[in-house]
Amino acid sequence: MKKNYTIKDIARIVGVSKGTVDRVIHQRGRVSQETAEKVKAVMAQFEYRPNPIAKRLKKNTIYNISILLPQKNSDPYWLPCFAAIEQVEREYGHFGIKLNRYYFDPEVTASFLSVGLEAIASKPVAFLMVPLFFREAEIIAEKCKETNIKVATFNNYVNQSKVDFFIGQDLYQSGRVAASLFYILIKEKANLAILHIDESFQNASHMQEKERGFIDYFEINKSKEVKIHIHHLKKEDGFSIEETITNFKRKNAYLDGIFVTTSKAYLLANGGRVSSTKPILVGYDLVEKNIAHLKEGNISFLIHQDPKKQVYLSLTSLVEYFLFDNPFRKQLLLPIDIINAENYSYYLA
Amino acid sequence: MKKNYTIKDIARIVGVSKGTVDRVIHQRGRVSQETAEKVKAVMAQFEYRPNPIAKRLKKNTIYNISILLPQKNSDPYWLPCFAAIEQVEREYGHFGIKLNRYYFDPEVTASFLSVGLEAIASKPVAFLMVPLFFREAEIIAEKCKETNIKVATFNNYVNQSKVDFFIGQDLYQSGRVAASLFYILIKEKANLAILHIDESFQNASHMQEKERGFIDYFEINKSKEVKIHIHHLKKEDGFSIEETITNFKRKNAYLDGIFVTTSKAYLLANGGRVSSTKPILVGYDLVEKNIAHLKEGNISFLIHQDPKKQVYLSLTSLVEYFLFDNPFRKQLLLPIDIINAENYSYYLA
DNA sequence: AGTTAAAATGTGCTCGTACACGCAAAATAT
DNA sequence: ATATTTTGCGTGTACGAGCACATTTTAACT
Repeated sequence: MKKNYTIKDIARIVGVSKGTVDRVIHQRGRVSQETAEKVKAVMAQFEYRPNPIAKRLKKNTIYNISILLPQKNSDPYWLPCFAAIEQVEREYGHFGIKLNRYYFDPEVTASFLSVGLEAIASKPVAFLMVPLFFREAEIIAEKCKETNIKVATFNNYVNQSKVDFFIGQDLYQSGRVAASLFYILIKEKANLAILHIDESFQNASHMQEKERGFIDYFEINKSKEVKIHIHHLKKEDGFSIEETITNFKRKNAYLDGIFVTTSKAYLLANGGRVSSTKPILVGYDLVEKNIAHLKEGNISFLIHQDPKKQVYLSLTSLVEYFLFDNPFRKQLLLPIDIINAENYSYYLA
Repeated sequence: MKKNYTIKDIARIVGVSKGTVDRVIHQRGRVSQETAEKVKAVMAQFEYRPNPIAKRLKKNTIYNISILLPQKNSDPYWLPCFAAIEQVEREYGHFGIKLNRYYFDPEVTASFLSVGLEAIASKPVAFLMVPLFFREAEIIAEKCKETNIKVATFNNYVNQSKVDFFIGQDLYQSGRVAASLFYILIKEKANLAILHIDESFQNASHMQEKERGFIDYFEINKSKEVKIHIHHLKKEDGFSIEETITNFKRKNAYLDGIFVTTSKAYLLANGGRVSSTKPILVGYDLVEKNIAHLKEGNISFLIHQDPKKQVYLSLTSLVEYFLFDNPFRKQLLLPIDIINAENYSYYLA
């Protein structure tokens, strides 16, 4: 039954005015050493914590946070991010949190840089981005450091020293999770492929980490005989991505399983069950087309990277820091959710 | 760039005093029909939303919430709940949220009822419980209804009409998830057991739902030949639970896999790898002993019921309702998290 | 000693809302 | 007609913190 002590309480107990207590709290000087000590002692004794409600009401400032995201008509993987932004706006709008959205074209590196610079030109208190282009992201991050803007990143890893906050998955470990699933899905002997598909190979390191984890798992668990083949696939000139995939499937018909390291597993599931020898598929992300194939049984498992949660948590971490001085951890690694046809629905929206 | 309009703004625009606007908002009467209409119109036009911060500061009321939980030295499954309570206290303490803990002995039905009644005797605004004993839980819930106390439940399902809020998992579906995992773990033919272990069988329906889901899955997916055996295990007089388990294992050595519907899977994993024919184990809950066996490979998968999240979300739903009038959904079904040796660590605390 | 600057402390308003109170005009009663 | 109640509205204070400004106390000079 402990009361929340106020500045007035502390002042009364020490025998000074609240102005003096306030000066001690904010270290604004003009207080004798002696009384400062007394005030501090009493504050400590009664565990004084300033009332964040009153604080907020008084300092009626607006906190602008800029967010740099891929434009809406690009990869549907990013769609849940927008819902997260709206949720934070709803929850914290009355606390003076203003979120400003900026969109870049993921196909055009230069747009990432230019829109990113535009986003921080208005001098927000914080800047959140998905650093698809790590070189450009670092340039923006450095500009933020100069102007004292907190930098948060999600989904893609960049050099920790450049940013204040990162949230995402441990990609190496997610590769291992995928491998552990294949391990129970395959027979005693199997040919497996790691398949990196992306229209543009921005995030090479992103895929490499997953690859490393996947290979390591089978290095350690040797009781099944597995051969791992690594393939990079990209839209070829004169062919659609679908044609490229069909071509790949024909050339590699001997594969028992394919680990698709991007959200494009549905491309391999398309065309469906050619025969009972169709390869086992494990991929990433709960995008609509993947879900459809998961339900059909064409994809065995998906790993959920939860972009919505990533955006929600990065924004709330920043917000709580500015509003309530809650320190945030420099790095947050989200769970590696294993999704199949029986549990996917609980992870949507 | 829309401003947040205040009562004062509205008053100025209408040409009345803030007192009048306030009376309209709270429907306290003493306002002429005519001006009331005008005020309402202007509020609607400028989308007036009362500032929850100021509101909270003024109405300095304390919201007492009572929580009924199993006492700490019982099943370790409940341990994460306490952390959730502390977190909510930290986050909402300054908003006047006070959480009062009450503990019952899960071995003694009567203690549930008596401590529960004690918990609501102090007339809290809300009451959260884990309704292990559904009959007694309904009695308490009815008492709450009479005295206008909001009733929230988690983990165990009770009649929806009796309570205001429920959070937990869809148990039928979680049985199906377990079955879908066995499906890929077993060979073409297999003998599987559903094993209900509990020192006391309070939550019979809890287990039945899981059983039903498990069986249904194999009814639908018939491409593997599975025989399902159902067993109830309970501490027998004169024997320790461990001895009972050993006895069960010896008598049922032919089993290829065992689905343990409670958090006691570790009991079957104990004694470890008797031979290469040891049964495949899938169980529930990330309690310490289960995790240890998961790492060792004695348990293949665990389904995470996330008691911490259950408590956290039920409390925050109530809190946001009282503080900010946020309506809560009557029922919230949490994801059925699939956990193995490679991803468990991200789900712990 | 008196004057003045500097240091230490107190006072009072503000943020937006809730609510008690006050006071005039209108409606009713005597 | 005057007294009294009712209706409709305005005023003012409080919640706790922050900050500008006022006031007192102490120190430092002539």
